[in-house]
Amino acid sequence: MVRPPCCDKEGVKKGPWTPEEDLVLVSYIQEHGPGNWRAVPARTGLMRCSKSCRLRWTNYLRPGIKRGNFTEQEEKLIIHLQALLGNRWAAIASYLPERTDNDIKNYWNTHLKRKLQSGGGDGAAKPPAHRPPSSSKGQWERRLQTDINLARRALREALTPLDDLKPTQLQRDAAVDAPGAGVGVGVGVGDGGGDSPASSSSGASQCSPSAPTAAAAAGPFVLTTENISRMLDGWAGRKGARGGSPGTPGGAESASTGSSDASEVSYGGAAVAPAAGGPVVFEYETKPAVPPSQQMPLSAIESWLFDDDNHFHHVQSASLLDAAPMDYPF
DNA sequence: AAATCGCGCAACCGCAGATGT
DNA sequence: AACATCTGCGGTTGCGCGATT
Repeated sequence: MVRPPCCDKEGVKKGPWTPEEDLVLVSYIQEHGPGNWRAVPARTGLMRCSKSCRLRWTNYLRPGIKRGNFTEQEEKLIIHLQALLGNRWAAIASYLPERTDNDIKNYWNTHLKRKLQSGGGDGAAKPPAHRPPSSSKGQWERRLQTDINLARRALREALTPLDDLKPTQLQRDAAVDAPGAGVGVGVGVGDGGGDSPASSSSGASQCSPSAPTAAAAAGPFVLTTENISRMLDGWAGRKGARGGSPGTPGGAESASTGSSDASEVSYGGAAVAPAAGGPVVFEYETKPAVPPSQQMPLSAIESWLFDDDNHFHHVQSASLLDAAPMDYPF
């Protein structure tokens, strides 16, 4: 029953990733696509465990990630969603396409939790709709669907302290998420790597696993993780894969948040980014699994959530909660 | 100017679900 | 159907940096 650690101690590097490692990882994924993480360390020569590689990619290197500077809207959304979903960061992250669950989790723990505890009363810090201890994490969507009544009851309780919460919408969110929208969180790694389109040369080959280290060491530019991230941003952007998140404006500025030092770096657009005919399209990378049809509700949800003064106070939470359980238009 | 403290973030750990054999 | 492996998720920790004393 005891599962061996994903990576044995010996020979496995831990701690912060270096830009060189980042580039190696990026290069590999660029060629083969994400997935099959088990093979990544072996095939790249990285002295990292597969888990670490995956984490690094999903939380940091993946294109389309916005870092830092949470907007007020995002903040609100997180608070609301946390109140409904509890600490299901991945689920919450599915509503913030450019944010990672780790990022949201950190932001919650460092900013919002404290904020709510001190200022807004501690009610919100104790989410009402936490799943019961026995619940199975990966199936929260289904649970939300089947146990919607339970959630409604919990919400009713929660509404007392959280008077600015929009219950019905959140309920709908949950319902929307349930059918599977939220599953998209987990970077569609459905073994997407296997079918890598034999990415011939282009940019990717320039930074093949063997190259980057030397390049980074000798090149005139400074290699930073931000560069890599930004580079990927542009890359994915060119692919038209991002489509911008509906409710969260300004995706492009993402990696550039405050990191002016990185601007000196010029990848020349050629260093890595496969401007034309790039090898792997990361359409499924940027919080992908939410198809456009299902993203529609998102903007609606967000506008609904953020439009506090206009709508919410017109509705009595109790009556809303008493509405028919599953009559959601989604 | 130096030391201490607190905060924020990146990364790790372990569990559990999903998938493949 | 059972087992093994892989992947995803949430909680926690450790380090670096800035603020304060």
